[in-house]
Amino acid sequence: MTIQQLSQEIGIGIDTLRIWERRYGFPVPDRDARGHRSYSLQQVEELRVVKTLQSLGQRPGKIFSLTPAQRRELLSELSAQGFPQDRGLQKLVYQMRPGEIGSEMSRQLDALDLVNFIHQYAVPLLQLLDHGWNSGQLSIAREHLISDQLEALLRTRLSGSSTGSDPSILFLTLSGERHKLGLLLAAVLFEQAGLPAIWLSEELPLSEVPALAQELEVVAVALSFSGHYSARQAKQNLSSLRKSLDPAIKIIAGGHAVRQFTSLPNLLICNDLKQVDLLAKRYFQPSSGRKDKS
Amino acid sequence: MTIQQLSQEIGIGIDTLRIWERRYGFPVPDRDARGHRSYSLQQVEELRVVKTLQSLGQRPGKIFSLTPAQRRELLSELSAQGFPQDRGLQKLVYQMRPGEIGSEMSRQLDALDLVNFIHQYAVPLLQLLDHGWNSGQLSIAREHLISDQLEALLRTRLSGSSTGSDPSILFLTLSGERHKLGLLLAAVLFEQAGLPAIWLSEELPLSEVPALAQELEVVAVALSFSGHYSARQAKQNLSSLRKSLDPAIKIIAGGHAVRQFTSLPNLLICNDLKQVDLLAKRYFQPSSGRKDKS
DNA sequence: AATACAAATTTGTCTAGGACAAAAAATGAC
DNA sequence: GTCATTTTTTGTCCTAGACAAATTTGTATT
Repeated sequence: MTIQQLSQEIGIGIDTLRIWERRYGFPVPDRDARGHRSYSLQQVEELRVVKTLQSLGQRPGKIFSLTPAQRRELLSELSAQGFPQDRGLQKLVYQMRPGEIGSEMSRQLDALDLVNFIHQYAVPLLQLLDHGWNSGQLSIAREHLISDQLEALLRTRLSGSSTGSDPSILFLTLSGERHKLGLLLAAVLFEQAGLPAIWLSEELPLSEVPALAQELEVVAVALSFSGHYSARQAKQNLSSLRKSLDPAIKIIAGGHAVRQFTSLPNLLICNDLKQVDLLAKRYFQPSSGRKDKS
Repeated sequence: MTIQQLSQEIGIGIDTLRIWERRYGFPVPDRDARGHRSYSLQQVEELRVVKTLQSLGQRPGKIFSLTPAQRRELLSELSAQGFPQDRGLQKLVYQMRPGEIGSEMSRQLDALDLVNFIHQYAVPLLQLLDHGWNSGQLSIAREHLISDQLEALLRTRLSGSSTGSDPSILFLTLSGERHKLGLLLAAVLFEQAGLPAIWLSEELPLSEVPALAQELEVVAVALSFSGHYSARQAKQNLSSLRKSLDPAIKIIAGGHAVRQFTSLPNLLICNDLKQVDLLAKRYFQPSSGRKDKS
């Protein structure tokens, strides 16, 4: 596997991979005839552990002072902490056949109303997926399979067409951000709080956002920056956006990469989906607090 | 705008941007206090033109021998060639309000059957979007808005759950590939030709594909590599995949980046959606040629 | 002991310029 | 014209050094 393939595969920059090798002596790949790096499958696995530990808050200096075995141990320690133990969810995530997953979710959604489904079912499910991914018990493929089903289900519950009368919020992710699900949950909640959501599922270049927001006449743009995004890049992008976007349009940002972010004008940080209702009420004076059940 | 932001924004590698500057003298960015490159908005626009010309088959040597104005001229020449002139589509793409787009599509889908909708409506629409993007008449944002609606609509028409009895095909894109729509059309067509599709909308790392294909017991994996993907990377990834995937599982590849690709064992190249029916019949002996209308 | 500030360390991304294979174009032979 | 061979073009990789931003450690003050 070339350095570029590896970089895409696990989401670590090429420069970073090279300097880790120089500084910490890991990963040291084989070289092909030309002297180019060639990584083994084992190294890919070990790097995935490293990446996960890092996104859990561990620093490289510490991570690389451990042996691979110790790293895995630390990982299971860290990810053993509180996560939902719900039997039904466990079964859905780890055992259910792919074909059944979607219908099980629909069943749950029918049983609860939309807002409760999000808080009581979708959020715990996301946490469980996150935990499964962190601890390595859940393959990325299966994680995608499940989150995909949830995405498909929730997208059908978004109005899809702004009525034009109410002020709406534009939800999108920037190029490079692959995790959309948390944002989608937020979009549904905002909509249920009376603020129609315009959902853009494809990643958009930063420079396109201002014009689009203008054209759609939204009152806010909501973005999510997951743990994969480095905090540095999130910061750069948010302040670039703040500069280029109409100052009257609010920016709502969420996700692990913006946990403690120095504030910008008209920027709201939303790290907990339970805040959505409060935010909606405080900052957007909703025309009506309607909660239409599906 | 930093070199990294620019690279993500337009999809050209950092190394490539630097060597263009060295070789062709463009783009020459300003430098900040540290000596780091800082690109202007005008340069971003000009680079978008360059990128588009390149994906239209022009080579850098030629592109950079032109002035920016000449480049724009060449672009309109090249993209003036045959594209659908359908009035209704033109209106949908360029004038319709975002809220109406989705319902107009649904109306068309109800009027035609699914297969005809794809061939007579969706494909021309995609071509028009492509043309609009190439010629710069259509903003990326609006393009995404429209293709997003189409995606949402078509996803509801996929079975979503494999029955388990018929052999199914797994459709996915690899990390870094942003264009899914063409592949989605193919998935719908394969399904209508009697081969259930399993659709994964999130981009998946290459190394995860073999295990997933095994678990889902599919007879083939279908991937798409759009013009954004360099032909080189598509090639590398396809042959990596061929090595790691069960040799009995076919690979179906499509998209501009695999136009003339030297063949690999059990690899089918599909560059025209009209071939789908033929491919399905020739290689997969469908259990039934059913065409259930929605 | 807690808080605030300064110094040291860690970390990721940038810089430069060189090398080389794969792809494309140009050349020559038939 | 077509095919095979050379030449040019082009993108990605290489090394090794620099430096700011973030974080930790150390010190002084309340």
